[in-house]
Amino acid sequence: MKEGPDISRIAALIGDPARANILTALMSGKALTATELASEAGVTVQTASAHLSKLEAADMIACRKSGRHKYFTLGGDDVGHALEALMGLAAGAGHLRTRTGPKDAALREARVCYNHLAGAKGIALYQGLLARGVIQERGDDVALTDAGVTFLRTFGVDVDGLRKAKTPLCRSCLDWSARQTHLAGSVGRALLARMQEIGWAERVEGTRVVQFTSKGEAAFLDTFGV
Amino acid sequence: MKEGPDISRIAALIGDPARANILTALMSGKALTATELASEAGVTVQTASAHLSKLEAADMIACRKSGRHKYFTLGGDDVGHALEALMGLAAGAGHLRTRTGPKDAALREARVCYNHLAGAKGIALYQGLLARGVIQERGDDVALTDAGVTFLRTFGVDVDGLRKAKTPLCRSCLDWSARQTHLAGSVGRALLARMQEIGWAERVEGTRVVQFTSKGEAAFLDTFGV
DNA sequence: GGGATGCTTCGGCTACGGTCGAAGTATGAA
DNA sequence: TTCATACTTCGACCGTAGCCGAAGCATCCC
Repeated sequence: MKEGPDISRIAALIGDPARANILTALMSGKALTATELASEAGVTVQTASAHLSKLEAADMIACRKSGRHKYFTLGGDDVGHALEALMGLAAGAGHLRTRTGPKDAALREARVCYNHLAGAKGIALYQGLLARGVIQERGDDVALTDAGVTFLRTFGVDVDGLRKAKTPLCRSCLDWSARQTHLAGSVGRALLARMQEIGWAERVEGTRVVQFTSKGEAAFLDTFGV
Repeated sequence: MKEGPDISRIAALIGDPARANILTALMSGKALTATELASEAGVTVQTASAHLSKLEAADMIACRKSGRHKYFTLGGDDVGHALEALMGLAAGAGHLRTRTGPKDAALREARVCYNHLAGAKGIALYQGLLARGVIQERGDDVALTDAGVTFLRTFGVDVDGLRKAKTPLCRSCLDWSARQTHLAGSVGRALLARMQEIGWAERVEGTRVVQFTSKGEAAFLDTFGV
């Protein structure tokens, strides 16, 4: 009967509205304190505290103490990946939030998904990398090619440094807004970081939106456009 | 604040142990009935029924009526994708159910399903009838064409006799070994009966296996092959 | 037709888990 | 030291949702 991992425990954790709000807030990739998360979730701090300890016990979030503050982040890439997959389902089922603010369009265009680029730009990036032979799809997985390594080096990504970490270099991630694939993994993260570093784009404070500069937009098209 | 789709509803659905078991069982790709799923989930049929209607309302599963049975499958690839992501979170390597239909090769090849032909032969028959314009798919249903009536008459089926009965002439039936459609209804029954009558095939006593003769095999291919 | 099987609906019971107020602990600032 | 802030623990309340027995349809078999 009980074969395979018990998904109900994990899903039940995400299933509570307050916890779902907490996790969604953490999808921005930013580290947030318990009080900030409580306000995001719309509950009191005591309630949030209970939720946070449950999430932490399940390794869905990680925490770091700094003075009297406690900063929370998502537990890992796989957590972000699962959350995006669920968002894809929820969006398909029409369970969109009733309030679709002006941020919504910007979110669809470009946003961070945990730590890498998502939205229309994320998909364009993925397809550009594919077309240029930087990455290659292998079944459900995606891998960096030899040519891709040199490409990344000239773009300014420390590939050898990434290799030392145990996290996978490339990983595909399903986009909830467009239902297409974009690039996750340490390479995905490094690419976004590099784009911010060279001034192509910057994060909009307090949201998941990534705003490209006009120069960055052009350069992006030039470097990754199909 | 509240960005993106509401994942908590979907996650809460998966979060119930009974429903999680149901979904895990359906991950095999096999279509299962409500009672089978109830036993998989470890609850009574009434409880399972309630769960199934909730899952269906959320488009997480799809259902198909076939006689007095109701076959359920996963709602789509994205559902499977999300479940896999959750399994990855829950325990790293998830051992999926891999029950693949009847073990007996003969059963998979050709067997009776209530009263009509199922298995590989049943599927081939259905597709042959479709290709020859004998039957026509109409949404989820299937109907006998005018050309089909004459075809059946020359094959030796008493179509007018069948029409007198109140049971529907054609009905599609989901194959449990191959997860494809074959033909049920009174025409499906009559076709199998006729094949036995003219010596193409015979039932193996005490089992559901249908054994084709070598002549019957050739004639079947000739008459219904694509 | 009668009987059996598969599924659904209804009603009521129960328990689990989310919620908050209040009090308790830790860290930093004055 | 004393106060202020950030977070946790405790206890109690309460609503929701899962559960099953019984009865009601629908379908098929003989």
